[in-house]
Formats: sequence, C-alpha cells, structure tokens
Amino acid sequence: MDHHLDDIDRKIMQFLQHNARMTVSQISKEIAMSQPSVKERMIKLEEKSIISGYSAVFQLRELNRGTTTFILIKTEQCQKLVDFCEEAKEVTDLYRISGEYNYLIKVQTASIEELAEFQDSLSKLGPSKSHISMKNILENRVLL
Amino acid sequence: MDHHLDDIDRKIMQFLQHNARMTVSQISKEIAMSQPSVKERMIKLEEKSIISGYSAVFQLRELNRGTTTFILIKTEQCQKLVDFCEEAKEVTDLYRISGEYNYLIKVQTASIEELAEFQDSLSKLGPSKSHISMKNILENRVLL
DNA sequence: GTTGAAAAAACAGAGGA
DNA sequence: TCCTCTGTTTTTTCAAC
Repeated sequence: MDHHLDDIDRKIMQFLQHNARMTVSQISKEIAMSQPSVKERMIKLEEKSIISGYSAVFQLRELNRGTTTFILIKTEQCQKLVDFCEEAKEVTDLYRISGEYNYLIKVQTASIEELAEFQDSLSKLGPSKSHISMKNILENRVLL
Repeated sequence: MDHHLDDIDRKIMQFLQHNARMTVSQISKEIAMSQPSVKERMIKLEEKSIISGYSAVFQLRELNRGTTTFILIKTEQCQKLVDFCEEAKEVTDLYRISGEYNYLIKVQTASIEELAEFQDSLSKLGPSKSHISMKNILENRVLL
C-alpha cells in the first residue's frame, strides 16, 4: 500500500501532469537523471497504476460546453439514472453520494437554455436541485 | 467561434483523450492519414486552444486521496475561502455557484477522518453541507 | 543508478498535386 | 488541405560498469 514515492517520482509526475507529451529525454534533462532511469520510473509508476493514464485537456467553451452545473438529485430509479447519465453527452461526472440526495451530476452545456432542457429530461427521475457555476476557480487539481 | 471541427479532428482528439502520449505516427496509422497532416491538425487544435493541454491522470487511491467529498459552503469571506482552498492540498476543485450556498468545493482526502479535520478548519468561514461520494461512477468524461 | 552504441522509429521541412 | 520524399533527431534496447 505504501508505494513510498520519492522526490524524483514526484517531480516526474509533476512534469507529466503539466505536459503529458513531454519526451523522456526532456524530463531527464530537467531533473538531471539519465534517460533510461527516467523511463524505468515512468514504467513502474504506470504498472503500479499510480499513473493511470494520460489525457488531452479540452477547452469546453470551445466545444460549446462552457456552462458548468452541479445537479443534486433524489431518485429511487438508480439504474435508470445511471444509464441516462452515461448516455447523455452533457454529463461529465456522476457520483453516488450520502445524504438527502443520492446522486450528484456534473453537466457541461452550451448555455443555460440547454441546461433547462437537460433538467426537463431529468425531472421524471425525481426531485433535484441545481447549482450553476458562475466561475470555475479550480478544476481537477492534484497537488503532489 | 464556430471552429467547425470535422470528423478527423474529433478522431484525433479522441485518441489523444484516451492516451495523450500517442505519437503522431501512431495516430496517423489509426486514422489513415499522413503524419504531417495529423501533426498540422494537432498544432491547429492547440493554437485555437481547443486542446488546452495534456495531463497525466493519477489514481488518487494510490496517492492516499481516495475519498471524494463535495462541500457546499455559504460564506461572506469570499477571498479568504478562495485563498484557503488554493493552499489546501485536499481541494481539487472550487466553483463559485448560484443558490443558497455560494461555493462548491471538491476535496480528496485519505479517509473520512481526514475529511473531518478538513471540515473543522473550514467551519470558521461559514456554514457548510457535505456530500461524501460512495462511488465515483463517471469522472471527467468529455464525449466528442 | 550510470554511460555508450546500434537499430528502429518518429519528426520536421520542402515541394508539389 | 493533403500527399510523398528526405535528412535529422529521438527513442529504444542492448550491453557493460
């Protein structure tokens, strides 16, 4: 369980977090370690699933998905809700949560109008409460 | 505003979303287009900021941050809250939201005990309501 | 952990349909 | 915008230390 990452691992991860397309030799120059050693560490981090992948990050505004909203919903049709969210392109995140509501949905829509349409189609599954984001201050940040 | 992405752009983006470290030539083989053309499209997508970057994805469980919680908070000390969240390593996301509460915070802690400590340090800024995730069903998904 | 060297692969740029 | 062609750079995989 304790994978005892050292400072070098953390540095490599930081570089890859900042730019996943950095080459091994670029990283090796930055941290003053030989290229084969950097490569070996990366492979180990991937094998241990500490690094689970590499992904392109998109500007959602440019994809007409610039409006972020969180919807809390209380439903008894759990499987139906999950299926619905998996199908819906607006849904980026879905969590089963504790408390009065049992799911939290994060949706990205082109506009508030489009959000309203989404809410309509969701309403048949149970009562919900929406929180529109007026500013995304921090997103998907992992400090190492 | 209309960047009229075509199917080839979308395919390139899908491959990079799935694995940001794919080489240009790997992508070019997958979509049966020459390497220079794929590269040129990637550069344009980056220049237009449709692709805003590439990032390593970490398994938070392995980093002792496996517990996901959403905290709604109502505060009048906005700047203080933002500063606090920016400093806190547990905070991965922060949104200014509409409604009764004015901020939504996503936190990743090692355990529920650690969450309690975080809540304690937050309590001085205003009343809050937490929703612990029992299952992260979808995360950070962008369908193209 | 390092260096070094050879083979394979990927990349960058020019020129043209 | 896309292609092919070519030279250069980078990566990979060894080995030996």
